[in-house]
Amino acid sequence: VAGRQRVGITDVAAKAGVSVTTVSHVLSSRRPVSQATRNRVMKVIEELDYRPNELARSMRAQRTFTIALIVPDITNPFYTSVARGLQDKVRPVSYHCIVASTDGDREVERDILHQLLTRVDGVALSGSDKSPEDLRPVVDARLPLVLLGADTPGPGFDVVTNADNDSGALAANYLLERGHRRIAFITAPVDFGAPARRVEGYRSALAEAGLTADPGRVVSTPVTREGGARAMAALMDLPERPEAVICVNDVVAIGAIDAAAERGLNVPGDVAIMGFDDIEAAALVTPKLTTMATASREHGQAAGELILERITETEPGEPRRVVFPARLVRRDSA
Amino acid sequence: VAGRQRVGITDVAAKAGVSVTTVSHVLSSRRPVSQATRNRVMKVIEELDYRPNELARSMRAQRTFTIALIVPDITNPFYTSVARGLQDKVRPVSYHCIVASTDGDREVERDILHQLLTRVDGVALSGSDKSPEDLRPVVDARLPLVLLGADTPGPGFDVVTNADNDSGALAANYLLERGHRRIAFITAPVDFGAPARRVEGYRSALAEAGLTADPGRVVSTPVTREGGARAMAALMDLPERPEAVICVNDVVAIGAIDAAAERGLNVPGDVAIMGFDDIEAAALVTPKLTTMATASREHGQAAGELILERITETEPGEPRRVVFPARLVRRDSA
DNA sequence: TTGAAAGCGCTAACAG
DNA sequence: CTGTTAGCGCTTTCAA
Repeated sequence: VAGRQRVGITDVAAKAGVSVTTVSHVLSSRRPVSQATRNRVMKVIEELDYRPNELARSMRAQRTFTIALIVPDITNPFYTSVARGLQDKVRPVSYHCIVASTDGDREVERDILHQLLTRVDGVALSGSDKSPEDLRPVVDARLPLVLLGADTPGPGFDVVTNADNDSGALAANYLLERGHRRIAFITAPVDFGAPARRVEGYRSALAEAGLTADPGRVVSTPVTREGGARAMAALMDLPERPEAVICVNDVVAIGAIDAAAERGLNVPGDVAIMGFDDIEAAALVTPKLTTMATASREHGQAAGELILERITETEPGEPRRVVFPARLVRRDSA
Repeated sequence: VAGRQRVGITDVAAKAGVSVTTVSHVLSSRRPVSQATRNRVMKVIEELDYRPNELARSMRAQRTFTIALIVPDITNPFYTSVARGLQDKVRPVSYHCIVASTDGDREVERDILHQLLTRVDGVALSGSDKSPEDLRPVVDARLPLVLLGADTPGPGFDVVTNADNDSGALAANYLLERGHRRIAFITAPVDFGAPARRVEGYRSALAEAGLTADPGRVVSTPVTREGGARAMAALMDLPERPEAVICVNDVVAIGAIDAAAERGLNVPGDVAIMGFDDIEAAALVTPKLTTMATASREHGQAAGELILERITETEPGEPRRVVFPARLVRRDSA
């Protein structure tokens, strides 16, 4: 039963003594075929181990049954999880995913986009902020496009994003409810995007509770473990030591825990610490990190759903936006 | 400049007043074209923003410039890293990767394999042990195939794997060098595959050092944090408490650290702990984990290289095997 | 230096 | 119920 030459639909037709049309139709059931013929054809298909060439099919149908997911780095757990969600959504309808990492390089992204444009039915694009110019090729190709993490949809593309603002507020409220009043925030050194929205939410929650956020309690630092530790150290030196600190992400929060431990401060006894994202390590550190989980998998699913809808849509329709609220994962650090 | 209809090579030819043949050749440079004609064609291509349909190309060329990577779970950092390595290797030659997760489900794997067979030029397959039967479809299709993590290559497929045996020995030797004598091993409840080979290496290193491994010092447990903690607790209750313990992977090692901390044991002062894999969390726990890093990215690169070679190969050639030694990552836990 | 035309493997009018 | 045939968009002989 060793490898024969690639068998095509004509081989099957010939051996079964029917036309290729008939073979095609027993496969697709798009028109009736007599039971006898069908059986005969099926048998031959079996014998020849025939499998229709998907490429030819795609070419005919002008559909590739493939979706591109383009991310800065597939090694990043967040994107990985998005990929998983996307795949979960589209596999049941026999769609595949091409995944590509761009390293955040605009050139690479452009290249990949161009190469992929004619091989996919839809594109999920993630990462840094996109200019309309970056998007044009895929919009022009009338390919369904969804941006992950962008804030507003536009003509020719949808958006799935986090309710970062709400998440920041949720985190602050949780801490407020637990009796904390002096709540600090360690953020990233940028004043836009998710970090800014998280801080924004934190600020409004505090305001709503009648507390004015002491500006000295919002510090920014590189989003690394070391950065978190340094910022935390500074915060702990404040005359009025914060009772709780929210960190812009889990890695920073882990650094903050380091700094607390170094000073012999008990977490959460002396100071409560929270993060964002719920990375795998969040449950692995001591104390286990209380954090705002980003629905990364759901992001991917939503993207898949949007793309699938757009594919089957006849009329363009309004740009859409799906937003996920963060979910509090209560563990030990706050 | 809004979206026109899909422009094809015929549109370009018409507008430039040449034949499609000529357009094709200015694109491929596979035969001389007069400078004048070339310029004219290029200009039209520009104007129309023409991009050749890759699908049609693939169909003609019988090459898809796509490679499939099939893994149990793309969410697992190890596979993610493999994916990255694979992509790094094949992108420079304009190949793409289709990534698919199987959840370790044989049925799903079979399905995906079948669906992908006619859409890719090569397959990298990872995960549980494969029977020849599982492999047959792709071998029969004469598609380059490499198995990740399998031990021996066979007819029609190559293999890239870890020198697990050596890694086990390396870990044990490191501990031996640091003066430890009572060295335990927490392994997985299986007696084959990577875990078994790691234990094997550990055994031979001990033997070479003139120590017979006390069988009571090799315990098996579910490969979870909790499993690690339980096994560690048992080990710590031994009359002759081990001075060091090697864990079959980092998650288990983190559990072991938990157990040590719970008993007030200092790591590495009272007991040294090592893991395998060097997952991201390894550097995040306290104390930071000393571990044997698996060259996951290099695995992917090697797989890519093998597949690319096989694709351009005319003669089948011998099955190949590439092995990576693990690398000791010295941190604080041992 | 250039074109005409034959397919790659499949599906779907159109015709019996 | 079944078959003939025209493409999908491209590359590549073969011929001029």
